[in-house]
Amino acid sequence: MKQSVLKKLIVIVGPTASGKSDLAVRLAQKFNGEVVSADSRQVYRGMDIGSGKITRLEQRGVKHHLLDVADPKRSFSVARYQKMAQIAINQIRQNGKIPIICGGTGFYIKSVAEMTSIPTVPPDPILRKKLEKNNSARLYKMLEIKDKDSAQRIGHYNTRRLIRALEIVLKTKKPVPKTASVPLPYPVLTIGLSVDREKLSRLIAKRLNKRLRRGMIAEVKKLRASGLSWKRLENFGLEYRYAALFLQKKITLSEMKSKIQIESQRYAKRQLTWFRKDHSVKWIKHPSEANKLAASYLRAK
RNA sequence: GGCCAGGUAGCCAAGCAGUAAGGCGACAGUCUGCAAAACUGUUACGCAUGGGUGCAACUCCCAUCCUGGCCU
Repeated sequence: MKQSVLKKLIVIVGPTASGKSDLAVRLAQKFNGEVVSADSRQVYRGMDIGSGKITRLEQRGVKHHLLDVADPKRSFSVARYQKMAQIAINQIRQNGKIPIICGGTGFYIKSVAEMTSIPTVPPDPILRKKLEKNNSARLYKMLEIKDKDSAQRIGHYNTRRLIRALEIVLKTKKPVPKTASVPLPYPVLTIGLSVDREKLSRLIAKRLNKRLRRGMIAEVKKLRASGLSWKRLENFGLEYRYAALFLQKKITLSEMKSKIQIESQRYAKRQLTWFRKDHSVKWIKHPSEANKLAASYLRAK
């Protein structure tokens, strides 16, 4: 009981290209921490340049968890992320260090910083295949009969979510559980890096050129050669989606670049929508402001 | 200078007499095992400008301006 009060957790959020990784390393160095990545693409082995995975050199000796922990051929999910992250956090604490979660995947962060309770129904590919044969109107009706609240929450057209809800309802014979998440029993410091959109789009453009120089296209080619389908690559989105389309000659190089640029900006916007909802986030304009936030948070009982 | 085509939202674009499709982008948002994914909402009291004909014009007529093409 006493111990849980003293538990600390720092979370760093922000839109893509805002400089989160670098800030995480700096805080980790200064406050004896280790980084837990929260990025749904950087978990995959072989997806380095396109996902902006931090390099060994950039890690500057700070230990990073949850990078390269999954095979891109197989599906990964929040549920697995949640488990692995919790294990990593405990490990870090046992070593007497401060865990610093850093990443752009809001859903993943929420799963550990708010202990989202994920229904224990594992995905059933066969059931999903069957359900996919129905159009969204039909799926909606099917769900509405068994769980009206969920149907209304999800809406008429989001087939992916309708299918997951149906999966839960059909397996448990009950509606999707009501309570979604509970806050952790100790305070968490969440720092948000804010960058204005003009600057962000310049950073994204610059970063894309750098990635191309570093061999982003070759990386995607290699992933394809290792057995990933085009469809799978396209589903990863952004650099992987448009590089895959380019390699298939469905779009030109310049179309690829402008698509990645625009889609990244939209992605950043969606991330901000997600993070804005969390009113506990302490937004900062410059990374240097993080030091005193962290210092006073770590000092508090 | 002459002839032809065209000027509709930030961009592309349909409508061509009955009261402004669609796409892109932008903005706002949703989120309980694919989350860089999937999904939702909003975005032209006005159709280059000025006249005219009509019950009614972005739609027809005239003039002007602008853009593109062809000719001299």
